[in-house]
Amino acid sequence: MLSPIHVHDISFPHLRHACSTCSLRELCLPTGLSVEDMQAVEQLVTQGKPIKRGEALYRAGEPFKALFAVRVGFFKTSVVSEDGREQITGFQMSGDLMGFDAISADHYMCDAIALEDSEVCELPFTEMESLSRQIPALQRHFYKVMSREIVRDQDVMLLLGNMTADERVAAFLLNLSHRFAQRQYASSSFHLRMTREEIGSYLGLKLETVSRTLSRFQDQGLIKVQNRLIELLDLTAMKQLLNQCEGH
Amino acid sequence: MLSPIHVHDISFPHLRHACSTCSLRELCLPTGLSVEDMQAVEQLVTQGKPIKRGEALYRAGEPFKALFAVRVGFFKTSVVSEDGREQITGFQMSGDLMGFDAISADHYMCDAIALEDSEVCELPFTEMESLSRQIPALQRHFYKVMSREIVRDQDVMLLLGNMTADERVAAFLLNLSHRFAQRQYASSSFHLRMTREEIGSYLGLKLETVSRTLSRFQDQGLIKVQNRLIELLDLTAMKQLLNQCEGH
DNA sequence: CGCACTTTTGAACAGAATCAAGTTTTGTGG
DNA sequence: CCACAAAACTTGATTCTGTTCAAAAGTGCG
Repeated sequence: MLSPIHVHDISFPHLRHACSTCSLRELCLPTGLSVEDMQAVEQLVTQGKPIKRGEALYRAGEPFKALFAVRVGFFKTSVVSEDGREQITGFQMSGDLMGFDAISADHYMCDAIALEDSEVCELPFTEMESLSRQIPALQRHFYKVMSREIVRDQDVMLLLGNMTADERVAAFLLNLSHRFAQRQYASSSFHLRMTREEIGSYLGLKLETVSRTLSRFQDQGLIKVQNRLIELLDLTAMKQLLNQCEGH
Repeated sequence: MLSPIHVHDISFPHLRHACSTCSLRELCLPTGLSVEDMQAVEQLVTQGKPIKRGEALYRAGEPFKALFAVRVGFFKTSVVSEDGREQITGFQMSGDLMGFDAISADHYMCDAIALEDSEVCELPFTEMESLSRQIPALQRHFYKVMSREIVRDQDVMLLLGNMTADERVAAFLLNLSHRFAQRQYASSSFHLRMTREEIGSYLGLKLETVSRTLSRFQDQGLIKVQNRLIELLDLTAMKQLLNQCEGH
């Protein structure tokens, strides 16, 4: 399980002050809030709701009440088509916000499932929304985070529409690595929290293809695979594999 | 070229009043604004900027100033990877808003190219943003439109990750049909504004595959293809082809 | 500790890409 | 208005990447 970030907890805005050099801009609540503003935000946020591995934080169709910030743990979000095909639309780790898809139709449009025992903060949307009218920086922050999600989704479209299996898997590993680094976790050696099948669902590949690709990367000396433990041995070669398709 | 919508012009909020039954919720500015609020919005919106076919409304990397609403015409937005592969991320027609991807990094993240002579309204973002703090319905509207884009992007992921060529092309045609219907244009007989290659780029297919699939659909009596003119002959069979993957 | 789930690997297969040629359409300038 | 060149489209043959089917081995959770 991911242990809490030690430098500061990005879901606690009052601690945010302590770390102005933090690279988690996207993830944190906005910087530079006054003490009163931060208190106002904190009063709205429900802390520390635990979600057990395998449980749903929310499911498609449920009424929209709140956004969620992952405090500890790891989630997947997925859309399931009527005939049962699952498309995983993203993996969320500590500091990530979830639930923006629910604003449009006032109910969640995907399932959010914990891939390990996790803990989330609940951000009641209506209240945050009106608070954001009083705190411009907060409003701007939400716009930015949503915009960032749109950009990320478009990057995934590029991946799904144009890339080979090798490129997809390489992009996936590098993206994970980058996000672990942002959170000050080890970025060249980490545990995958998801199955090969879930990786495949996210990347538009079958689990066998994911497995084979990882094995081949290992044969080529790019990585070391030990079950779900991944070690990145040659970052440079890995990045070349991508032809630098959009930096992450 | 698309002629302007005759019932009301969705980009002119002051005309919005005239059509409370409009099905373009997503596209219009919010309903129920007071006359003063609407005037405030109108004062910010730059009307009638013409863009010639083939011209860029904006390009990736340019500084972010405004969102755009398509008044007349047809656009594509696309991401280009370093090695020149183009992924079209969407097609925009009258009433659609563009540019949300630019909020996150303060510059546009994709190219927006006119596929026919078009006309857009410019919505200066910073001004709209502060106005939206005074008009809750406007703020809510922007959140909703961005959320809608996130949902749409996730639907495209499902398409790119899980669907066969046939399903993709069927989904594409049905989606276009639906959007034309929303705009009170003919929905079972319409002109494609984009090339087979552009359709392919959007759907993650090669242009030959798109062409072949359309030809086969025609042989099967599902559609009639005459160059870029498409006639949908059997909506029901078409929808069955999709196994109802998320309604549109 | 055992059973279910996950992963790996092999062999055959299929769907879409690629390569290639020919045709049609479109847009432009004389 | 027509001629011409460029762009777009169709169709066929072949290739290849990733899927499917299958079986065995490994892992971990209860």
